[in-house]
Amino acid sequence: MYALALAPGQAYLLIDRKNVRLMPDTRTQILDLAENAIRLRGYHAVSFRDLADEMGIKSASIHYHFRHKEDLGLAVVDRYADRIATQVGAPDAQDWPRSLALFCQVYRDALRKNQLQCLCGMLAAESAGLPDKVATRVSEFFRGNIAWLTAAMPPDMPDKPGLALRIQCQLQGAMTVAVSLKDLSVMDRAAQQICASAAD
Amino acid sequence: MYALALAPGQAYLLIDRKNVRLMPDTRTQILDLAENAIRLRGYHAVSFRDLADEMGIKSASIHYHFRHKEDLGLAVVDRYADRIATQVGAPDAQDWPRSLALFCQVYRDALRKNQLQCLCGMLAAESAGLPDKVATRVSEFFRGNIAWLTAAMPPDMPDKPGLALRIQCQLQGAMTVAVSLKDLSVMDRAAQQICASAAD
DNA sequence: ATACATCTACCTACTACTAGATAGATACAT
DNA sequence: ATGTATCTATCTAGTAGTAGGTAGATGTAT
Repeated sequence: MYALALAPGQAYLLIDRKNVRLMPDTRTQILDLAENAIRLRGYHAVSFRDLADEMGIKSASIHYHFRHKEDLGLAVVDRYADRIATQVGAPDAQDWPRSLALFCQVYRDALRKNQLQCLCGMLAAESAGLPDKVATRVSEFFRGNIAWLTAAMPPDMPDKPGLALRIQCQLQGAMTVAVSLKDLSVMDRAAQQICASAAD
Repeated sequence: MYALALAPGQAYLLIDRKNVRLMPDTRTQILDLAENAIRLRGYHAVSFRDLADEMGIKSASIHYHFRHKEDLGLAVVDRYADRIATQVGAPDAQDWPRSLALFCQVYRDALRKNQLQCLCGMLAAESAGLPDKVATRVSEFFRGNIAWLTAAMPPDMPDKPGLALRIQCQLQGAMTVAVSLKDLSVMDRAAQQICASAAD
């Protein structure tokens, strides 16, 4: 079996007689599992041991990649924020309805993809009990979203920051309620209503 | 020192030579502390030991009142739901704007009173990692709120359940974002906007 | 005498985290 | 080409501390 690094921190191309498979490297695998676990159960309910067991390695090996739990938490949040930023791209003030629809879509996908709420929704709820740095990154994520929405609005719009904040809150709340009620359509309906009310 | 039970599960009248004080009984004290701790840090970050230390008793004594952590969680949620139900009273379909304002006010007070988010907001976020019964009560709380709002709307209103759900989500999201941004005015602005948009 | 509430003292399982070792790959100077 | 040193990723085996939970004794009020 041969393993070939494609890009640092990304993946190995694993080659054996039967398969040619793209396998995430260990660090990426840890981040993936940690993100899922946090989004499902919350920061405090995630343990190095559980993650390690799921991967078939020892918890000490996770500490090799992320010295402290806080480091893992920060890495998960940063990667998540980057991913969302990539997905929404640069705000386009030329076409506000389209930008808004895209924003809502990204939020909906986050929930729909694996029935898990947005990472920062979970961490925001927990924020008073998180390590300071992690809580700060989470609030920066929200501030970034609000700034993006504001920048995507046409110049003549009144009370842009107020509307941006409202949209952020609505999507966030819909996600939380959808998860609790186990009814993901709550999220879809919220997104639809937000887009519709922005069209006038 | 004399202690006189005023009402079961409520309080003792503590009398010593210096003071006549109303002291919550142990069970109530545990519920108070647990509720605060859960609203601040989340279910999993609350421990019997911490609660006991804060009260100056032993954790075994908390187990006497609440055999399992799940029992404590259920009691906290039930008491919270009852309290909110008492605060909002019966829905009054004669005066929808007033009912809505009252509902929003109760939500705002929950946040404002001790800078802590709504219990069920926190637990809803964590719901996938909670004991089933606790998660169920939380979702019942939301369903109850939505039913209350629906019942308080005038009979001729279109899409009552949709609007009720939206209001619930907006308040919930505003609370989460307010806590993360450490800016409680987010909540006030959301409440104001909801009431304003219902006035037309 | 009984019921209640609390205590002491413990258990098992799990937490984050660490020290020290090792096998295998990589880099580089001779 | 070979030997030396370094790096990477993992392991075993542990630390101290905390989790929820329990059995049984002790005090106290009626």
